Amino acid sequence: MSLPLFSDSSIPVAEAERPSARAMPKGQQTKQAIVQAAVTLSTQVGLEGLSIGSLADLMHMSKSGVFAHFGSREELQISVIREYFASFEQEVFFPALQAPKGLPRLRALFDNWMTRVAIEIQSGCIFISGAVEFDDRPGPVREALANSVQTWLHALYRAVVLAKDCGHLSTDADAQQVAFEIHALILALHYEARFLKNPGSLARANRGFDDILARYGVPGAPDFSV
Amino acid sequence: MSLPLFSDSSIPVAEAERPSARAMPKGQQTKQAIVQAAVTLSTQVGLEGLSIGSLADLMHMSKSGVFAHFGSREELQISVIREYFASFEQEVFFPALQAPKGLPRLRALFDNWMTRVAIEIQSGCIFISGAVEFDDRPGPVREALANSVQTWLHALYRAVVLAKDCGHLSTDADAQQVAFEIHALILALHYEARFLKNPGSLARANRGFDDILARYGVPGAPDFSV
DNA sequence: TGCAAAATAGCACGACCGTACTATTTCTAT
DNA sequence: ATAGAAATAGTACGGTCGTGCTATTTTGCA
Repeated sequence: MSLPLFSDSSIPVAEAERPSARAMPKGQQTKQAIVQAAVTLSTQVGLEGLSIGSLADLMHMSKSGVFAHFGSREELQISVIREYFASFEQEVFFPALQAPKGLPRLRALFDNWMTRVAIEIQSGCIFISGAVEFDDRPGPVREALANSVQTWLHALYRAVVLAKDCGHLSTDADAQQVAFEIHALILALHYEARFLKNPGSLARANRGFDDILARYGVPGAPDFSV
Repeated sequence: MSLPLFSDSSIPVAEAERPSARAMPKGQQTKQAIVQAAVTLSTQVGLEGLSIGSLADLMHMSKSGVFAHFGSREELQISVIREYFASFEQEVFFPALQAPKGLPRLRALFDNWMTRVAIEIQSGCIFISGAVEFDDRPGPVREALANSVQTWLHALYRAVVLAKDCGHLSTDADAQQVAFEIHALILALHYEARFLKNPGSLARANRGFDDILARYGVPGAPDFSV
C-alpha cells in the first residue's frame, strides 16, 4: 500500500494508536473512545463549542477523568483534528489511490470528497467550521488545523499535476487554479446545502466539476465523459 | 434612485434609524453607536464570540447600560446582522445599479463584492462565520442571517438572468449554476486567503470569474473582455 | 495474590457569561 | 426651572467553563 502524496507530510498520522487492535493499555483504549466521541461532537458544535463537561457526560465519565487524558483543552482539540484528518485520509484519499493515475484518480478524489461532504451536510465539517473559528486565533490548534488542510489541498493539487503529466489535462491548465476552483465548489456546496438548505446544491457542485474537466480536459483522455 | 432587486425583500432595511442625522433621541443615537461597534467586534470574533461585557468595555459603558438597549443577546445579534446587511447593500449592491443592465452590472456586482471581501480577509465576514455558527442552531438569529444571505444571493441570481435577457450571456447558461459558481469563488477566496493565508487567492478568484464569463459569454457583448 | 502504578472520581477555585432588579444620573419637553 | 421620562450604572444570581489538587478505584505485572 503506497501513500506517495501523504507519506512525507509533517502531519503525524495518529502515531501508533491507530490500530484499534487489542494489546492496548486500558487508558489508551478509553482515550481513543473519548477522541472518537469528541470528533462526533466537534462536527456538530465546532472545536470551540466542544467542552470537556459535555464530552464527559457523553462518555458517562467525570470531567476530571476525561481531562486527565489530555492535560488541556487545546491538546484535546489537537487530538480531534488528528483523528479527523486520519479518517479523512482513510475515507477520501487512500481509496482514490486505487484508481489509475491521471484523470481517473482525480475524479475518484473528487467523488470520494463529495460523498463525504454530502454526509457532512448533516453532521458538519471540522475543516470548514475550524477555519472560521481559528482564522484569527494563532496557536497550536490553528497550526494543526491549517497543516491538515494544506496537506490535503496539496494532495489534490498534486493529483491535478499528475493528470497534466499523463496528458489527461491540457498543458496550459493552471494546476493551482484548478485545485482552487474544485475547493471552491466543495465550500459552496457545504455553505448552500448545510446553512441555506438550498436543494440542488449537490448537483451544482458535480456539474461544476464536470465543467472544469470539460474546460481543461483533453478529448482522448480516459474517463473523460461521465 | 431605483432599487428594484431589493425593494420587495422582506429584510427590514434598518427601519428609520439609518439616517445618521440629528433629531435622534439620545438613546437611539448611542444604540446606533453600540451596534456599529458590535459589528466591528463580530467580524473579528463572530456573532457567537460577541459578548455584552466586551462590548460594554469597548463602548466605555456598563454592561447593563448596553444590555438595556436590546433586552437580550439575541436581539443584539439580530441588530448586528441588520446593520451588516445594510452596509453590504450600500457598499456592494447599490453602487452596481449605476452600471448598465447585463454584463456590466454583473461585473460591477462581482467587483464590488470582491473589493469588500478583500478587506474582509483582514477583518472577517459575518455572513461566512455566521453560517458556520448557526447552521445547526435554529432560531431568530439564524433566520435573520439566512434571510440576509438569501436576499443577496437572489439579487446576484437576478443579475445573471438579466444578463441573459440582454443577450450578454448564452441562453443555455443556467443562471442558478452561474450564481453558485460565483459564490463558490468568493467562499474559496475567503477561506484560502483569510485562514490559510495562501498568496494569489485574490487573482485566482478573479480569474475564475473571467473564466465563467468566457464560458457563457456571448462574443459581441459589451464589457466582455477585461 | 498482592502491590505499585495507572486511571478515574470528587471537589474547589476563579473567571466570564446573560440577565433580573434597583438606584442613580441625564435628558427633554413644558 | 422643574417634573417626568428616558438612559445608564450598580449589584447580585445562577450557570458553565477550564483546570489544579487530592482521594479512590481499577488495572496489570511480579
